[in-house]
Amino acid sequence: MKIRILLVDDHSFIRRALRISLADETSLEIVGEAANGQLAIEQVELLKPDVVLMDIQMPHLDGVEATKQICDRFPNIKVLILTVDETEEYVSHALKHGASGYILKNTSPEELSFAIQAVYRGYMHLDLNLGRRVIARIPEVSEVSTVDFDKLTPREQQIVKLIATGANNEEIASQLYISARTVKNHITNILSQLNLRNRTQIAILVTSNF
Amino acid sequence: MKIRILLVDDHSFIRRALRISLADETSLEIVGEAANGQLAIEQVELLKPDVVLMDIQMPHLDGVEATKQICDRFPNIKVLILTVDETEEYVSHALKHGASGYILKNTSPEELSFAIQAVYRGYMHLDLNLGRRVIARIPEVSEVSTVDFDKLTPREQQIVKLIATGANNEEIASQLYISARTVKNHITNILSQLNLRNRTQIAILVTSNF
DNA sequence: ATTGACATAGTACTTTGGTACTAGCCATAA
DNA sequence: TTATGGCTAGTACCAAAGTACTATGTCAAT
Repeated sequence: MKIRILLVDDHSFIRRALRISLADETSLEIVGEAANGQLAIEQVELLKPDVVLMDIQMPHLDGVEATKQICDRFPNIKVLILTVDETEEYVSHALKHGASGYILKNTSPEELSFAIQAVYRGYMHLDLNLGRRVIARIPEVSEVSTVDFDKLTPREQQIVKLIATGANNEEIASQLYISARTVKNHITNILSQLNLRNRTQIAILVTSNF
Repeated sequence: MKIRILLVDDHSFIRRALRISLADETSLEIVGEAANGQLAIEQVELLKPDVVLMDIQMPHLDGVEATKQICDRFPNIKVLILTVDETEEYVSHALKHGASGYILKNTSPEELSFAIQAVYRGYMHLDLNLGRRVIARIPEVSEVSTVDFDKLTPREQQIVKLIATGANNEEIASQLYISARTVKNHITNILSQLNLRNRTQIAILVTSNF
């Protein structure tokens, strides 16, 4: 069973180059192409590919937004970002929106094929240096906060995390399938245990110490 | 040329299981084992493996610290973390210290071999769900915070900062020598300009992007 | 001189958040 | 078995936050 690929790039010569690069790979098959995000979504609906090779900079609908829509609607279709853009912001942005991997356009055909295999198998696959720069942006956990928070019960910790997303009691309640009353009870307990006075202080504590 | 592997885990039966799992893989070869971080470093010096399969929880010297020392001293040796622990903190921590990938112990032999190939080839390779949770910890940058906040008037920015200290309206009012009503007015304006719904979200935005 | 942005403060109102209790359910440990 | 801790949910109440207006004074720019 071949891995079915959709190529998305606004430059036709790049699509052609990719076709040629991947022509020798017997394990995969290019089933379609699209020249922008909007067309990519249409092709995805039509073809249900296994993997989408996605450029970022495109007219009409950019790669990040297209990725988001594809991943939201077809969670088992993997998107592999293929671009020249190396800034960490773009990378983490694309990954947050559902991309499974991110590789550079100067990658060899063999490595490209390998990357496709990796995301198809359900892994996150990144260029190592790029990946390290992305990871470097993750704030460190401080022992102070960890110690504070692990006094709390698992449920309380869960609520703390949701408070730190900016959710109100109703939203927390519906996400946890409990009533808003219960959420309030938990929050009262959390506040007294952490010696805080309101949810904003909880959010600050969580956010600033991650 | 086979990929030369060093196994590091404090449980000998896990090392044995890994040996058996990987026995059929002709592309790689297990050249050594170590039962803790300290021994792992010694073995690395001695054997110069291509890839180290590293457990996290170990006596004497844990996997993260061992990873750090190995990667610092031998930058071309890849470390693939193999563990049951799924918390994002551990993952990002290990990756920051030089690990190239992170997979779970319930991975099949075939997938394990694939992961080894991936890190050997110089990619970052993560379990997808785990990777997404790690990526989710990356704070969103500039476009949101910096640009957003300087749309606000100086007074509004001042109030935003005070909200981010956890102060309530009365406290803000008394610190600025204005009435709590005025504070409320400002906050209403701030919220609508930033498209947020409550002060907690303001605090989160400020704190996470200071 | 007038416009416009900003800061101030008010009334009146609604919504959300938080406290203080009681109480039932469930699992697990003593 | 009885405790115990954790999760649930309720009532009742009060405090804080937030909205939607109106209105005034200041100051800088036109």
